[in-house]
Amino acid sequence: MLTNERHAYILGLLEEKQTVKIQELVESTGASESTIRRDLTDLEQSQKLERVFGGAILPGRNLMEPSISDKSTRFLKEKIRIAEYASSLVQQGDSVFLDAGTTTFQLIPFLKDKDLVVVTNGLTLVEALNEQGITTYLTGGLMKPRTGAFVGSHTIQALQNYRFDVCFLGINGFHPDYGYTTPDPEEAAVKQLASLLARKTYALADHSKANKISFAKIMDLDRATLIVDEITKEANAGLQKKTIVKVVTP
Amino acid sequence: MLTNERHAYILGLLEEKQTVKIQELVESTGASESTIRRDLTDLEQSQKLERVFGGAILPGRNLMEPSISDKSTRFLKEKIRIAEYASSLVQQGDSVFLDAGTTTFQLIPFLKDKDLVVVTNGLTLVEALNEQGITTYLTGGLMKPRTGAFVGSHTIQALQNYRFDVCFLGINGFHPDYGYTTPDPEEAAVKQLASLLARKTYALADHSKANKISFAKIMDLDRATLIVDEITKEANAGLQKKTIVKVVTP
DNA sequence: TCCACAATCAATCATAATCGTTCATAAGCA
DNA sequence: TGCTTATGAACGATTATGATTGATTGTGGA
Repeated sequence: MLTNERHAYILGLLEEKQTVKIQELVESTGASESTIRRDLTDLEQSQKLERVFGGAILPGRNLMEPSISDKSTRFLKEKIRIAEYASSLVQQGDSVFLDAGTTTFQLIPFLKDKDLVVVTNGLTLVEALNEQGITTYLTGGLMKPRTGAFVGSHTIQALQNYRFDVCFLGINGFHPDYGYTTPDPEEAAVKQLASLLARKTYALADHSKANKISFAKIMDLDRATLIVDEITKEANAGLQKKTIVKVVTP
Repeated sequence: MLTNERHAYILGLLEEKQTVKIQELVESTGASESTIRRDLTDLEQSQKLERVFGGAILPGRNLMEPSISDKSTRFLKEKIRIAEYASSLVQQGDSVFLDAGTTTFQLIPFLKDKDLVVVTNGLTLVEALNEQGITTYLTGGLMKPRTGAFVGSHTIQALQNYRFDVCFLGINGFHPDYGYTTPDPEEAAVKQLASLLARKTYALADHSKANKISFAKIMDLDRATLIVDEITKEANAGLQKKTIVKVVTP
């Protein structure tokens, strides 16, 4: 069996089953463990897969380590639901700002075939957007290791060259008195500016963010339309004058 | 069996089975191994197939896109060697520009603990740099899907805010008359500007780039110091007036 | 929690397969 | 005959492979 054949075989199996085990490959190809190991190393080098203990998985899936992958599974269904609704607010040909974050990330699959121009400050987002074939600009700037978000003066300056039809922000808390908040002032500044540059801004959050006050203020509630899955009565009461879209999670 | 017949036979078999092995061809045609080898070499020359170790495969729709995977493994040892040497040219505390590319990518492991500020326009590089804990700015801009490089006016403008002590460029060809070249004019523009912003520029290339002329010109040879592993005498003769550092691959 | 055991890993080495090159021979052609 | 081209064999060089080793990592029980 040729090296390329094995490589193709491994990738085929991987595509089909999402994961492959080394032992499984040794048996099915007849090659030695060492060879399979080398194959996996090579394929990882070329970004075709990602090695894990005992085998390999498709790449990119858990690229952004626990900091994000943990968060992204929490309320994942809700986030997808929110994202799906949010995507319906985008018109064909719009220019869109997508904030770095796990909720906005879920928007990407729904944006295909809308002929958009997307600007983002999220590293993981630009990769996913490219996979979908969407024209994407990354703001650039200083990268925050844990979240993969770009921030700082570079980012701020780069943003000012753009104007958006729609701006989607991920937020960490919303509160009737304190507005939208997020833990990092640097990221808050980026969100703030992006919103100013957009005709319409939407803040995306699941219900766990209700009445929560994170460290840095982004803006008042009435500066953006909140899209949230469900909120308690008390939270609702405080917010009732503001613009809210409630998405019911099925 | 005539040469043309064998050629046709090989291509037919290849079309049918996607891959052919040399031994297999030796047996089925009765020709010697040398002859089959020559056949494959000829057919590769005329782009009818692509040789791999032990046989040949169909060209183009190569399961492993050569765009990234092949390039990054081709001359890998040389690239690492070149990168190691290049890293010795960086001083503690320098500000560095790292061009997007596979050779510059190999530099990253050697830059640890040098307390640098690195600016890059390469997506894959920013990830690797972050893993090494190096302070990194990404230029941002429009992302080119195949290479992961950011280019365009956004990138150009973002770059202008920086000045570098050292600038490392990956190049696709160098030639005494035509200078440094690369296939993409957009990327050429970025390389060009980065070099202007740096006190010292180094062009990194393995010997396969010698005397090659890629599409877009970056600059003349004397505008950057060339770091290359080995070059033929003829290539060397044409270059001898310029600044070249030759790295011997062990 | 800690420890021990099993599985997996990276690194190394020797071997086998394959490669490019060279040279000599054979075949085709004027 | 003299010339070119195709072929096959032989060689050392390169590359892929498989087995081995000691280190690392995950797992399950005390």
